[in-house]
Amino acid sequence: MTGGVAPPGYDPDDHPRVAVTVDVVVLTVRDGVLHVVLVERGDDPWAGAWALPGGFVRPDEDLEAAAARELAEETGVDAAAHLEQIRAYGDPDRDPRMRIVTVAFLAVLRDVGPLEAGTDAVGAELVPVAEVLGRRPKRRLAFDHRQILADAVEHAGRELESTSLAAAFVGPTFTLSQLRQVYEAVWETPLDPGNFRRKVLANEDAFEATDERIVPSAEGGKPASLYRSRDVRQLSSPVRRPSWDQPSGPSKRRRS
Amino acid sequence: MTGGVAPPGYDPDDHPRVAVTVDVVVLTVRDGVLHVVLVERGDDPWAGAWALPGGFVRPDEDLEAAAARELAEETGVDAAAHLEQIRAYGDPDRDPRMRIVTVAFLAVLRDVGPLEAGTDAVGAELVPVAEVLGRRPKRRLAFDHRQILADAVEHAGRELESTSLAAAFVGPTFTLSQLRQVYEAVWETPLDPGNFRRKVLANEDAFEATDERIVPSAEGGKPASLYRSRDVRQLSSPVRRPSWDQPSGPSKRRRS
DNA sequence: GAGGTTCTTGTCGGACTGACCATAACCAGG
DNA sequence: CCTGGTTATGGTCAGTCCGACAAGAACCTC
Repeated sequence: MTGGVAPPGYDPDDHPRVAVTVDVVVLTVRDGVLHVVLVERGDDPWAGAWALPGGFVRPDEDLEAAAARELAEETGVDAAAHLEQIRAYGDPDRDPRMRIVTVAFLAVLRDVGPLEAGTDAVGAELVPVAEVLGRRPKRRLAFDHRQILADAVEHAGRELESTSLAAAFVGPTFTLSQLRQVYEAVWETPLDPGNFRRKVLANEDAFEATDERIVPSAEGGKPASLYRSRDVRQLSSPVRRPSWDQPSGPSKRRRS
Repeated sequence: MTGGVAPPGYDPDDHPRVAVTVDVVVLTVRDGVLHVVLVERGDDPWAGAWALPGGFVRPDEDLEAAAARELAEETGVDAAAHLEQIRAYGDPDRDPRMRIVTVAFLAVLRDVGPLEAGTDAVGAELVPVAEVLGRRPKRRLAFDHRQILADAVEHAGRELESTSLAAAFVGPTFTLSQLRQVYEAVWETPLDPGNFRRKVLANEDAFEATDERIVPSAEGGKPASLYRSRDVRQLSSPVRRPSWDQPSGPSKRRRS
């Protein structure tokens, strides 16, 4: 890399025109539904369309820093921590203007108030992911942002299994029901409350019980205990998603 | 991305000087040991040091195509298929010459003959991964290539669990012992032959038995059956790596 | 044929899982 | 206060998966 070995006569200062940008997929769970932060584009290609917040990387700026900066500029959201790279997208035709390679990041937030449309964007909005990724999308995103979003959600889903990422979706303290709603929203599948509790509490090193409880909502119910996530990120005992049956059936192994 | 919304007065044709390169981690298993293809650098930064094959992306070239081309140019290896992106690396200081963002790819090959040092590289060599990643590295790679290699191996290790990637390390037909050696080399842990067989053969849709057998080596042993991998890549029944005990001990769940 | 090696098939007990139930602790309404 | 509804929590139970291990099969060399 990094040039590897440059072909003879190849001057790095006059390399091919390739621009690098970052895009950020900000996910949050509101009312049990997975949402993503989108901005409305003001400029030429795809003007008026919705897109992921993002922008050009500055010369002396780390990719992650660029993602944090662009996110803040366009949406007012501060996710400087918890930014995680997904992958790069570099199809030569993904932007009509010029060759642009973008590096996608994932950020996870707990649900917050209304978004401030940033300086650069016409508007910023919290949109249900299903409106974009559903089989009948209500919104078409600019460029290849639909694919990026899909990859990000998939990435988050996998991380829920082996890390305490779910805690980033909720407040500093949370009930197991709230945590379960996160898993259900991202995985798009209902989970058994009892079994979920069993698996989550199996990692005592990652989650810690407080002695507080919430007050039940108007519908009543037993007050739930509040938990706190400790600094351990890796789960010692993974919370696996249900079999997620492959298209080709259960595929038992040899008959018994 | 992709510009998201460009700041006012920002001309995309005069964006910050950021170059994009690709680097390829080619892994193979030889004699039960994981190897990686390295090239000896001829040019200025890190001249004489070993590095991953790679180079600049051309203006109208897909990232993956660039990776395949650079790999072929520098090592003669053809891995156009099976190239898989790992992630991007963009630390502003990773290359002293200028700002370079690189996208790393993983390629997996079955062990092959000697490498032809390509046109651009001084030399190409197949090196045991342990010589680079071990706690007492015999070789220091250029730039951040050690980190890239580490991430690639980690990535491959995870993929072994849920995909038939292991088949790419071996020939078109293979014995289960050969396949097991791949897992053992990448995971750096021995596996029980019987249990391994049980798990692999659980996915009848991904692996298929032929009616052929190999001739035993000089050490003797019962002739092993040859298997073939079908076109299914995703394993319906994952081959999980042994507990991989977290530093913090077994962490049983609640006492029974 | 003896001894060694690898492949292949089974077995067994423990751990884990999903489905399900029972109880506890709260609500609102009569 | 009592009843029915709701959520939380804990437990059971049978089936499945897994690691450890044993045993036999099929080949080698000496």
